[in-house]
Amino acid sequence: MSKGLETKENILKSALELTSKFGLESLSIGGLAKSVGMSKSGLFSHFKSKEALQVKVMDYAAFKFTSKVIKPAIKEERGIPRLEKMMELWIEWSENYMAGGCPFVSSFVEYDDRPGVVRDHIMHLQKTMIGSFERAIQIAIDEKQLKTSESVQYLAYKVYSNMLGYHIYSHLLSKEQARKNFTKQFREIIQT
Amino acid sequence: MSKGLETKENILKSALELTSKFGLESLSIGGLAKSVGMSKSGLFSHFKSKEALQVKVMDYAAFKFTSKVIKPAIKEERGIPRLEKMMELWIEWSENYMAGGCPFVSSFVEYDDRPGVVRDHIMHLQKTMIGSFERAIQIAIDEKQLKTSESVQYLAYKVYSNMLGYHIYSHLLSKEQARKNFTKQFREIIQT
DNA sequence: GTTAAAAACGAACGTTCGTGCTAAAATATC
DNA sequence: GATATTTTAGCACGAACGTTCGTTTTTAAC
Repeated sequence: MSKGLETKENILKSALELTSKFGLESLSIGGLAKSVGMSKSGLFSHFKSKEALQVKVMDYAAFKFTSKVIKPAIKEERGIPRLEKMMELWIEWSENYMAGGCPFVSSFVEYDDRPGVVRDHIMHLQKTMIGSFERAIQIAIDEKQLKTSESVQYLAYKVYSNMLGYHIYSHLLSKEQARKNFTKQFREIIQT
Repeated sequence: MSKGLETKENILKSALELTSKFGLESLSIGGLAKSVGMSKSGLFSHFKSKEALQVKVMDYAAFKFTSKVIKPAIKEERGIPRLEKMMELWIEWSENYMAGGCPFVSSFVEYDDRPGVVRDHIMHLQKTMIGSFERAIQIAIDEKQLKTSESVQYLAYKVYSNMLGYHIYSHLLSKEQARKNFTKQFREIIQT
């Protein structure tokens, strides 16, 4: 790998950490440069604008999410086991790996009312993410492991809002309490 | 009412709108001053710092939430009817009144990793809000309208994560679809 | 080892940020 | 209507913002 790509990866790694903690908008070129130990202009030249940087950061987040949550889960047996693994890994991702909470949630909330390239990209990634859940749920239905008459999109909504609840509660109360609630509701969703 | 309080109210009204759309952090003194039609320093002198302004804005949001959602709901019959009214008004509040989404959700996500007065205040308000739901749910249990063995805190978690799901989905898909999902899940929560 | 390309730097740009002042204008009190 | 108080404006500050520039250093290719 060339030097350029290497530092670019380094930058994005730091940028994602900062984004997780403080949000995509407060990500400043100067601050980011300081945190990776290089000059503002040197960093800037890798991306040609702040918008481009933000888009790249979200892409990096999506890449990490796929490799840490989606891909490993697919190794699991089709249906409920895979779905369960996905939930487990998602919690792990947002609990251990993303110190400041899921960057998709925070960036979405931040940008849902700011038209532009960044918002469009975030929305697209979010939809892709929900699509992954829907696909896993559909498989569980096909495999007759989910004896429900509900639509896939509604089940995905329940799964996803449960995640959101966990996300907020884990910062509001204790992580343990949030996790208990999350697991309990997930059980209910797949058992009805 | 004195002139001072009047303009202060005016400022907070504008500030809450901006916060709902763009988040509590992007609320700038200069921008806010322009939007209410007064000078930066003139506005600034009403609050002694930006932090104080942010706190006041959230207080104003809480005040509005109480008067638009909580108080009217209490006029409804105790138990499920009151809880239902609360949900209905909450949706209305975040759909019609708060153009850019619920300011509690966005500000919480924005500040959950930034220690300081603002975060503490947001957390406190958020807990108060959940407390209101829990109280309404407790009443429904006391009135034997909820034949569930679940704890109040867990039921509130379900109600609240359902709201979060609605919040995200209404910006991601259509408001109608989001609302359908929300209503359906709420029915399930109060019927099991 | 020389050379061409890529990467990083330092300085400066025009803006905007939050925050102090002081003075003028508007309001309230008597 | 005069006086005291509150409210607003104007101006300036240092810092940080994203961005551009020309230059120097580092890397890659031959």
